[in-house]
Amino acid sequence: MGKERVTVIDIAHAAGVSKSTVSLVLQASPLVNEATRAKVNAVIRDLGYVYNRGAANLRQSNSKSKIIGIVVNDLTNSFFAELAVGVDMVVQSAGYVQFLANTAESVDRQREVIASMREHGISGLILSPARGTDAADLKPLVASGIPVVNVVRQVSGAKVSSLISDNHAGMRDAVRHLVGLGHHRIAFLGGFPDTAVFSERLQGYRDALSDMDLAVHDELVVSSAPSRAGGVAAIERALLLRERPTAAVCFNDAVAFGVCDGLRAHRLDPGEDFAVIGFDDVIEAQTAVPALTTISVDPQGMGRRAAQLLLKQINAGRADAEAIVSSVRLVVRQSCGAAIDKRERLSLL
Amino acid sequence: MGKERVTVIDIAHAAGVSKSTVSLVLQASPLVNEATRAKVNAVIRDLGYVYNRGAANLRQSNSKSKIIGIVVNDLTNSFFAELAVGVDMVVQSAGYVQFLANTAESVDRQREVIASMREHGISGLILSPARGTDAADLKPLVASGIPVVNVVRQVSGAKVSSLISDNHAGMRDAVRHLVGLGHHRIAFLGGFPDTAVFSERLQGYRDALSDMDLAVHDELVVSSAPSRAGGVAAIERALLLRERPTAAVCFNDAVAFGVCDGLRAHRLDPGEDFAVIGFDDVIEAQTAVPALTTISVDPQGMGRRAAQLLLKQINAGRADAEAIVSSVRLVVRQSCGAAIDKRERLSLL
DNA sequence: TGACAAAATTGGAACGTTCCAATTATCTTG
DNA sequence: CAAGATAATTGGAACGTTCCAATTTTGTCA
Repeated sequence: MGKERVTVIDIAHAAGVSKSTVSLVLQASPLVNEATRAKVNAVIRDLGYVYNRGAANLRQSNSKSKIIGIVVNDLTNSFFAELAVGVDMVVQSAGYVQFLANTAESVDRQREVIASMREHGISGLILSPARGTDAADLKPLVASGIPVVNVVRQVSGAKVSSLISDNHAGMRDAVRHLVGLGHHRIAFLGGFPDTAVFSERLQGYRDALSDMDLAVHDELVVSSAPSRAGGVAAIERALLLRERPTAAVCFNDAVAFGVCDGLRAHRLDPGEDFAVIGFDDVIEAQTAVPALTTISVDPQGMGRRAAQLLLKQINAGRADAEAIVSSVRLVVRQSCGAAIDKRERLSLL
Repeated sequence: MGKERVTVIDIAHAAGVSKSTVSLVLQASPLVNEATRAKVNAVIRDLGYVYNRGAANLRQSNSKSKIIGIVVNDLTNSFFAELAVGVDMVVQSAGYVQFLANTAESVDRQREVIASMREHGISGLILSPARGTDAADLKPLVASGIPVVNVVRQVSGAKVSSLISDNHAGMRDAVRHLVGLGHHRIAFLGGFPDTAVFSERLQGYRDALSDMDLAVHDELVVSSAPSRAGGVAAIERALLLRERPTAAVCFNDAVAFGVCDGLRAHRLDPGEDFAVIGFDDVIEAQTAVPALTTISVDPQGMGRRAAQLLLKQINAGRADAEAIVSSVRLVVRQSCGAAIDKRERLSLL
């Protein structure tokens, strides 16, 4: 049944008007008479017509395709799933539909999916770039006038907008809180040093220490993979230092969980014997034991904002690069422990 | 710069051949001479040509759009994020790209996004239907010959393929395990009774009890929203019974977590004083305290299988409804406790 | 080399829409 | 009611590709 599809011409025929009029009705033009509009709409419903955006798009400007692309580096990370939901909310209600692709940190895969999306005529792209993404990878996109908004990570040298969380301020607040609790040997654990996010967070750590008139010891900065296993490795190394840290800020929550694991392996109780602060506030942070003190970044809100920024650029027809930093806030839970002087009083006196 | 785009005609011109030949090269036809192919490909690279699938699609059959749709009811649930990743893996490597949309359980939203996807010419759809989805909602899809694969949930009466997990067997195994530990008053907690998933799991619960020659008490079946809050409410009601249960199988992991919360509110220790088993094996299940005993369903694998099934139907050009049930397995952790007779021995003797 | 087959290439129509310029219908108003 | 203004409608070209049938080129062999 219904093998060959219904076109605007079929509608025109059935409604006794021209295809041009039907087209006008389709785009809700004020030029068409109310009665005609009603009749045409009725026929459209009756015949089960479905609009062919491909055909429309062929005639119109590329930027009216009503498709945006979103590519993330790790959708299994709930941070990005939330981000995607935020994006989806605003693009859906703007009548857009989103291509979503996962790169799993592979730049090759990323190149492929971006190429594929271009072929399909996306009118904009939201990208959380895979590690190692080069500015040249984005060059053709911006050259052809497709707005791009980078989220979470930046790619240096690319003339595109970006929306990243305030890594510097977040880490600074975390360190300040620990100092306020009485810690002065605070480690910075985890993360790959060759990323912009790492540099920003590290700088926040350093600045906070300086502000509080504490020395910055490079030995206390231990990089590792930004994963649970990486966290275990990092705390192992930190505990080998002749003068041990009493607290740590971690590159992200996954590292923080690993650090807790590593501490327990050394018969140390995270939150009691050692203070730990993470970054991201993933869902598990609040249910873990001890509940993780961390920096919350509201991924869904970031997704919404990224989408709004992108739509703004699409509608403006031109995309002047704009860099937005999204504010973050410290969420205090159990893993950072109570003030250290209480414990010192107990154990030393 | 580069405002107007490069078309197949520009390529033809530059390479000194006709547009037909370029088209042949584009689709890797064996009809074209090697030397010509090489020359054309070189020009394509030089001019930075990007294939316009919209235009191609206009001429070709609808089912060659290389776009599939995937719509889920809750992407913030990591189960669905994993599922989407599984789908993405196989469609990506088949040269497809996926529209992903989140309905947040709204059938209106679902209707909108499916309509939108149709307009864009998807060649197939993977759908985890929102609650209350009617077979009529899918009718136009299948009428126009677009293959649909339902995942996780079925919609009765719809002539589409489905891939669901073995709810009956999963719940049966859970109950058997609890009976094996010595429980005989086992509650079934959470879930909306008007869903197929609920019926299947409940039936598994009932059949297991019958098989083990235990009575089925309807009072022990307490439905609720399939959420953490719902779980709290359900266990509250169950604890009011004159003859309390000593264990519970839960509709899903979220409910199970709520049940644990509720137990603690009553000074009962989940895993010690009361056995709890969930369903789904979400990521948090292994890190929670106590770690949740649950039924594992491998969402990523389901995503892969669903995508394979869909691609098969797209390529076959016809979609005879196929119902696949994906096997599940019990993962024993702490929340179901040790065998009850040990505890009884301690407390009673 | 002539005749035929096979290989390679080609122009034009078609896909379903939008847009423009042009036409026709309807309304105002003196 | 004529005539100008405005409202409503319309045919045809265009978008970038694929497909078909036809044509040209190249190869084979007696």
